[in-house]
Amino acid sequence: MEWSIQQIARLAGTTSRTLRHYGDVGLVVPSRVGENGYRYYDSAALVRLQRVLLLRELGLGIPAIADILTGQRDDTVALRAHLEWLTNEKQRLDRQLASVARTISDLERGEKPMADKMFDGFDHTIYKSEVEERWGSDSYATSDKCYTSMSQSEKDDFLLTAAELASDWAAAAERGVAVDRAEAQALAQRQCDWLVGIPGAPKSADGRPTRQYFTWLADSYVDDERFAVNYGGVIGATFVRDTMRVFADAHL
Amino acid sequence: MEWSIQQIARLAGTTSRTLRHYGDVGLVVPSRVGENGYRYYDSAALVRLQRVLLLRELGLGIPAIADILTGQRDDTVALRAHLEWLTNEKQRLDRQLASVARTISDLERGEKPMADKMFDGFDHTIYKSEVEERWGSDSYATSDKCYTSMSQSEKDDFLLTAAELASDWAAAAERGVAVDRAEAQALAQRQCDWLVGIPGAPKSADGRPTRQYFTWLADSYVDDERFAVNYGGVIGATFVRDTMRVFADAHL
DNA sequence: GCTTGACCTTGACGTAACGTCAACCTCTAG
DNA sequence: CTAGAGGTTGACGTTACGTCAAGGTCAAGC
Repeated sequence: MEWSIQQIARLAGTTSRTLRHYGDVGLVVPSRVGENGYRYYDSAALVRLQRVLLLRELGLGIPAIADILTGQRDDTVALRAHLEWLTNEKQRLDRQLASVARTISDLERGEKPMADKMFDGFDHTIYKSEVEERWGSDSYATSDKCYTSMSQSEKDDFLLTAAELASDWAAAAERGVAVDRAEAQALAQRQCDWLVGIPGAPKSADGRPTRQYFTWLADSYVDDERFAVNYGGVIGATFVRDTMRVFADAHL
Repeated sequence: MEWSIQQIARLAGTTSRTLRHYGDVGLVVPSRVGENGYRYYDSAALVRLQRVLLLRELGLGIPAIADILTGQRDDTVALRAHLEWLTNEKQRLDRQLASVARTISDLERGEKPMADKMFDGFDHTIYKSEVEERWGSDSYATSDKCYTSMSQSEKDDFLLTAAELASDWAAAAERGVAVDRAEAQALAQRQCDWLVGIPGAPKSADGRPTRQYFTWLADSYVDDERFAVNYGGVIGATFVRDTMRVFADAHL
C-alpha cells in the first residue's frame, strides 16, 4: 500500500508541508519518488511518521527525535532530559506569571513598579526589608515618601546622578590601580555627597552619612551581585569598596 | 549627560546589539547621532530603555511594548492580556509535562505508548475506560493481549488495514452522494470484516460484530472528533455513519 | 606622525519548525 | 481539451536578537 503526500498527511493528521520538511531534513523520507518527482509513502513510513508526530507533541525538537529514531539515544533517556527542560521552562513561566501579577497589582494601587528597576543597583533604599532591618523602620518610609513626591524630571536627575556615578566608578575600577588616589577619593566624595541627598540614609549630627552606613554600603557593593554588576562586577566593586573604606577612615 | 552605546548598555544591563536593534525598530532611538554615525543616549532614553527592559523581562513582545510606550494601550490592560497568554502557556506546558512523564513510565513498564497514537482514530479498543464501560471489562483486555502478541509486521498490517479503510471512507465521503450505493455498502462490508479480526469487538454467535456495537461505532465516528478527523471530518463521518447504519439494517 | 587597541558603523547570516505565497508541472475526470 | 485538484522546487516570514565580517573613528603611547 502506498499513499500520496496529501493522503498520508490526512491519515496522520498533519500537513503536506510538514512532510516535505521532514523529507528535507531526513527525518521521514518517502519510500519512493516517482519519475515526476511525486513522493509516495508506504506503511513503514507511516509508522515512522506516527512516532515522530507523537514525540513532537511531547515537545521534543527534530534533532532529538532524529537521535531517538536512529537509535543513537535511548528514548527514555532523551525523554528524561526533555522532562528536565520542561520543568525549567515551567519554573521560568511561573516566575514571569508572579512578576506580571505583582506588577499589575502595583500599577492598580498607583505605585510605580518602574522605579524599582531604575533604582536597582544604585540605591539601597529600595530594598525595603533589608534597609529597615538594619537602619530602622522609618528609613525606607522616609526615602520612599521623598521619592514619590519628586517631579518626573527630579526623579530622572536623581537616577541619573546615581547612574553617572556608577558609570564613573566602573570606568575607574577598570583602570584599577592605574587610577591615582586623588581621583579615586574624589569619586568617594561624590558618593558621599549623593548619600547626603538621600532622605533614607542614616546621617550623623553634621549631616554627613554615618560611617557605619557608608562602610555597610561599600561592603554591599561587593557582597550583593545586584549591585556589583553596576559597579564593574565583583572585581570592580572590590575596588570601589576599598576606596570608600579609605575615604570613610579619613573623613567620616 | 550623554552616554555612548556601550556605556548605556552596561548601565542598563544589556548589550549594544540590543540597543541597535531597538533603534532599528524604533523602540529606543538615540537622542543624538554624531556626524560619524555614533549613537548617543541621554537620560530620557535611559529611562525609556529601563521601562522597555522591565517589560521584556516580564515576557512582553516588542510590538506590545511599543504600544504601551506610545500610549496606544494602557499598561494594565496589556499586562492583563499578557497574563492570560502566560496562563495558557503554562497550561500547555503542564499538559506536556504530564504526557512526557506518563510516556516515560509506560516505556519503563515495557509498554509501547506509540501504539496508542497509531491506533488513534481507527480503533475504539484503545480507549480502555470507554470500551470497558460499554462492552464489558474484558473487552479491552482481550484486544490488548492480542495486539501485544502480534509481531511487528502483523501490527503494521493491522494498522494499515485500518488506515487504508479510513482513507477510502474519507475519499468516498468527499464525493458524497455521488458515490453509488453498492460502493458505499462494499466499504461498510470491509469495515465489518475488519471488526471480525478485532478480538475485543463484541460479536454475535455467527462471528459477525453485533448490531449494537456496529451502530455504536458508527455513531462514535461522528460524535467523537478524535475519529471524525480521520474519516473526512464531521461531514465525512456523517456519511460513513449513515452508510454503516444502512449496512447494519440489511446485514446484522 | 604612526601604531595599537578599544569602540563604533552597516550588512548579513543564523536561529526552530514549519506557514505561506509564487511559478510552474502533472494527473484525472467530464 | 480543459478545468481543477494536487504535485514540485524555491524562497521569504516568523522572534529578538547573537555572531561574525569588513571597515571607519578615537584616544593614548612611541
